[in-house]
Amino acid sequence: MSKKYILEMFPYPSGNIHMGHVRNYVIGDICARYHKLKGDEVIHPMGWDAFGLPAENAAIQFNTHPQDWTLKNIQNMKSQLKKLDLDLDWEKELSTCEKNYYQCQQELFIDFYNSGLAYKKDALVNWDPEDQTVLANEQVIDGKGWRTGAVVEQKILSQWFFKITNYAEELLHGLDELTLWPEKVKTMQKNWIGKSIGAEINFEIFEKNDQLNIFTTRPDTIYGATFIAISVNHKLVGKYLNNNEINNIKKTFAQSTDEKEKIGFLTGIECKHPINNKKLPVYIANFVLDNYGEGAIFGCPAHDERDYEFAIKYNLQIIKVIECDDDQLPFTQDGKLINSPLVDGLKKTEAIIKITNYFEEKNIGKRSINYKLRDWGVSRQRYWGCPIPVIYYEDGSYRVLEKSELPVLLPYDVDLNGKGNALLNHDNWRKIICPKTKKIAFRETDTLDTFVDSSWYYIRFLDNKLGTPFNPQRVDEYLPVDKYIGGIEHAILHLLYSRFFMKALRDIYKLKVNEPFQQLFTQGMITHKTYRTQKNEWVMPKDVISDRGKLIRDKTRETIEEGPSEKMSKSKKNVIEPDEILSNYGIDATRIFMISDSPPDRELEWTDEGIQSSKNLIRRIERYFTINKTSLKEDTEKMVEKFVNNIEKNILNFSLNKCVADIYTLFNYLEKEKIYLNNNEISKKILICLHPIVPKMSSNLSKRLFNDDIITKWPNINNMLLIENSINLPIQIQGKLVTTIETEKGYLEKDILKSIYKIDKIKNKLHDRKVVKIINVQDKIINIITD
RNA sequence: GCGCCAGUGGCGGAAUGGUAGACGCGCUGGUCUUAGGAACCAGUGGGCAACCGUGGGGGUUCGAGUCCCUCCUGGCGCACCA
Repeated sequence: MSKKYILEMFPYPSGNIHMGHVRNYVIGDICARYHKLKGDEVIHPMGWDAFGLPAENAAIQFNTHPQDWTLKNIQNMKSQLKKLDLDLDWEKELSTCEKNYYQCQQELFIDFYNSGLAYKKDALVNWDPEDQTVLANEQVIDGKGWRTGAVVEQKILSQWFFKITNYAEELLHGLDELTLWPEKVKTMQKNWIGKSIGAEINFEIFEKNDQLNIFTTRPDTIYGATFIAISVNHKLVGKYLNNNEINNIKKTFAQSTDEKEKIGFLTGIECKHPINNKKLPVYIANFVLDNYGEGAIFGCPAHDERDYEFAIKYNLQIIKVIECDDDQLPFTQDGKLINSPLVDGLKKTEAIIKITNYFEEKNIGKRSINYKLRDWGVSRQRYWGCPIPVIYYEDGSYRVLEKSELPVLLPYDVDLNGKGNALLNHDNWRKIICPKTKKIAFRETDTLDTFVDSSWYYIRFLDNKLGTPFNPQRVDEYLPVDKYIGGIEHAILHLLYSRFFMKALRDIYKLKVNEPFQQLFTQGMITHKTYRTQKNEWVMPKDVISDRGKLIRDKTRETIEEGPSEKMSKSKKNVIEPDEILSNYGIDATRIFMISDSPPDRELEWTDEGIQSSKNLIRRIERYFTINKTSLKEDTEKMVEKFVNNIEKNILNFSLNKCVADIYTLFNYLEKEKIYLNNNEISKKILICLHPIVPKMSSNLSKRLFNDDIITKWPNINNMLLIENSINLPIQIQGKLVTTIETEKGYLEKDILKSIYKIDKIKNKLHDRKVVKIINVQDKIINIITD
């Protein structure tokens, strides 16, 4: 018996499940049920990603408590999930807001700290003014908060970080092992990690006992350097400019309306070119990123578009060091180096090696690898999260608690109406006497990013009631998750964090597992047409009716305009409520529709016709099995065997839309040929194969027909029955199809040619042409080549 | 700009380099009516035909929707990453 850990991304308990959840969980359920019937030891748990801001917002809005709100939602969503007939291991259920769970997470935090993977530093952080909290780099999209869409501000705060950068290289290389992950997700992670190979160069500063480090991927173009540019947040800026000047520069940068406009300010300092000692002016420039590399660049205008634009604007020298025409500047392609005494005549790769070696010899630079990936900032200034197990003393020093001092419980009695973090305002909770030193101390009031919660829940499922986070032996036995199914929106955040966690825990606990998820399947979203009134009000699909060929709003009879199909969203009101669908069409039809119209990894458009025809199919199968007689044909067994084989293959490939086609094909055949199976053994096979997809109908029918639970074991396939003896052989002339002939497999080429040449169509085509060659792909095709 | 993915009937989609369009939706005609959110039968890529058809153009091959090159279009991701 082999284990199969099948997992769907656990939901945030927002109150109600939506169609996206239904699709996600139906896909996983089909898979899990299939493997169970195959006799595998299936783990298929479900839980709740229960911490997070919406609970706090709801608490304020509805005058409730985040915990009460969350627990109530969980209860409701659980009952909704139960209606979907999902075969879940409910005894493994967990919720990240349970004391049990977050206490373990506090233990992990302590482990991380003791291993040097958690640390605190002052950092320029992304501040989401709406949520009043810090966001990780990954959580800022286009300068806006991933959840709120508010423009993110920069603030300096003392924050906890996880050292994900320790694993940058392994996170990158590990992607190669993940052969069952979508390429797309791997590419996104690769780009996010952003590895660049180059060199670090130290520039001396004239007349100051100071130096400036620069990371570059193009040390070969060093002779073309004509200026230096640094970020306004670079540490040298504070040294040589006063606050007033710095603020003015920042202001000017912020006021620029064109994001790509290059703006620079001279600092007054100059760097020494590391080879020819020329003076290079140092600018503060808005296009230099402070969180990448060293926050400084050398400008080589002839061979970099940005530097070129900057040099033109500030009238800086442009020195060509790669052979090209002047009108090709900036020339960024590979070429032969010129005006570079050390590397003249070389190509880029060789020049890079030679220059870097030179720097290393002279001790003015070295080979360097740079990653875009930053350490993961995990502090959140919010109440409804896992408290960070740290206390601070009055002198500003802090102590990470010991495991024996856990848990740090979230207080229930909080005032959420105040500004900022409710924990910070809760003096009774915050102020303590340190049990070790007996000194006055204050608890850390930041809580952990909820992405921490979801970085290890798949491990916790294995032993959800254990006093420690997990049992290492069981982790090695049951991880990785064999099939992980969820939305692609987690391609970077959740999936990268989880991979980091798995590797960190592996190193701390000496586990064998390297990657948390062996196969990743990203299901597509569900879309629906959008409807709006002429006043631009969105209208829900169920409120739109057709009236003499026109769409109108049911209640007000306003004219409705139909818009394109878009992802179901509350804001556009193009949502279909699972509860209503389930009560109108039933669970089996809903499950069928979730997989029928498109492959599971593509988007699925919700249509009334689609759900209706799914329902019709269910009724058709039920009707078929009411026919109380038995009549078989010679090839019936064969057809059913093919059906079993196809369903199995298609479930394993996640080609679930083809499973639906297989079902139609089978019943089209049975009905057309007037074959009735009644309670024949063949019916058993069919019902078992239908079971993963439509479990309710399959169970009901099997009870009715067999008075017994026959859904126990997936049928063994008799390969002999899959072999086709007679085939329809295509005959081509010059590679073009002319006709097909019925024949037995294993025909002799010369025999079959005799009968082919007798066919009129062939005779006519060939008439006086000479046959020069016969391509016979045995049992597949015959191609006649003429001159 | 860079990267990835995808372009197949009216629509959703099938096709280990070997009969393009499985299966479904829709549509057309018909049947049955205990008028249904039915069901059943026949048909449904284009063209009267020979033939032509998988975004355009090249190529490889006996044979290309599938492989290679190139261009176009659309989607997604990243984006001043030095």
